[in-house]
Amino acid sequence: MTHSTEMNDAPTGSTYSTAAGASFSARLLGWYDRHHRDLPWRLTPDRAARGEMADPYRVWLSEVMLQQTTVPAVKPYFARFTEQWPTVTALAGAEADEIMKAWAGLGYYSRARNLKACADAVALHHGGRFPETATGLRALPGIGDYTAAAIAAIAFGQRETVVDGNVERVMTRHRAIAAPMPAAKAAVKALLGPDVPDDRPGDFAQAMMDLGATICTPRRPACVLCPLRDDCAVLMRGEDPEAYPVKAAKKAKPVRTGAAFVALSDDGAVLLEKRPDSGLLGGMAGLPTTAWSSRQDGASDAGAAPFEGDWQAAGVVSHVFTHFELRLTVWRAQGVARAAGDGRWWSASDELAGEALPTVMKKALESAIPGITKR
DNA sequence: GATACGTGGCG
DNA sequence: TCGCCAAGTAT
Repeated sequence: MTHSTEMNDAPTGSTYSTAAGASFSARLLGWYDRHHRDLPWRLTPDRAARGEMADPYRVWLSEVMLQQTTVPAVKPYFARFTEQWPTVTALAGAEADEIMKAWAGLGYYSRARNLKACADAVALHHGGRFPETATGLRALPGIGDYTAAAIAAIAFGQRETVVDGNVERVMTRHRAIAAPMPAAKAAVKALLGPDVPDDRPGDFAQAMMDLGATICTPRRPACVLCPLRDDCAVLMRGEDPEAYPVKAAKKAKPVRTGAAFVALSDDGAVLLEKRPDSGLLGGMAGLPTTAWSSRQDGASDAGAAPFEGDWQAAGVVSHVFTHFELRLTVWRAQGVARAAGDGRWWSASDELAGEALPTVMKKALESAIPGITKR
């Protein structure tokens, strides 16, 4: 008999228990009812008790922001976005440029571009309402398998199996799945599917994620507090939970170098440019730079500046991206005449904080003129 | 399936 | 200090 069949036979109902012998979903939901996190995109407990569903717009926005991003990092962005754009229709009415500015600093900027594209699609092709099925959601920009399932379950009560990094960790430990990720993802989904309850699929998904985030953590999991410990395979085997999930070894990060140029006008404005819409930092604002290659030496790149000038080396900035490390030599020229070019503009010192500047660009600016991005 | 794609926090 | 990690998606 398989583990999942065994648990599938256990009762699921309105009485959730953490007692030994209760079903997987009953123990999980019982724990969730007591220990769930209160998060801004979730229904308050009193509204949830009345059977209300969460706002699909807020669920969608939070799910996209939370892709590869921590809850503490997301919270202030979520607050600003929902204040500025309370509905998907409002977001669809915004300029892409304003959305990129509001997203600046959160990373993975294709999410912001797809956010706008998705809002437009919902407003124009779906009457301002999100599709209610995972299949319908999956067809929208920036919504993949995980996000489609999560929105369908949480906002529309669909019985979808939601598998994210938390669920992978909980399941590979609970079932001692030794196959390496991401190949084991299919097994995780297949093993979890039968345990998803008909009546609370959204809570079930959020319970798995909360458990992974607060109990079944990557390091030092709090197994003694876990509602699923009694039949956890790695614990029963006496293995170390931290050994799961198994992942392939990571490749070393290459180092790339380049130069960035801070041109200052007499009145303290800085020359910025819009980066191409695709690729690294796509669609964001930035300083003029050289290409970032493994061969170039930013320290001898003053000649590659956007124009002739008295360029002075101002510092070196190091920044780690997902797949390479960047060492950027920053050059500064003062008293530059305000001549704009295609795709470039002068940003006054009191406008700089509101530009769509990625963190690496703010770092470069700060190295040339400390405090300039905070004025 | 492999790779591109950000950032900040933590042990 | 430094590697790992966080509610993935697109190509």
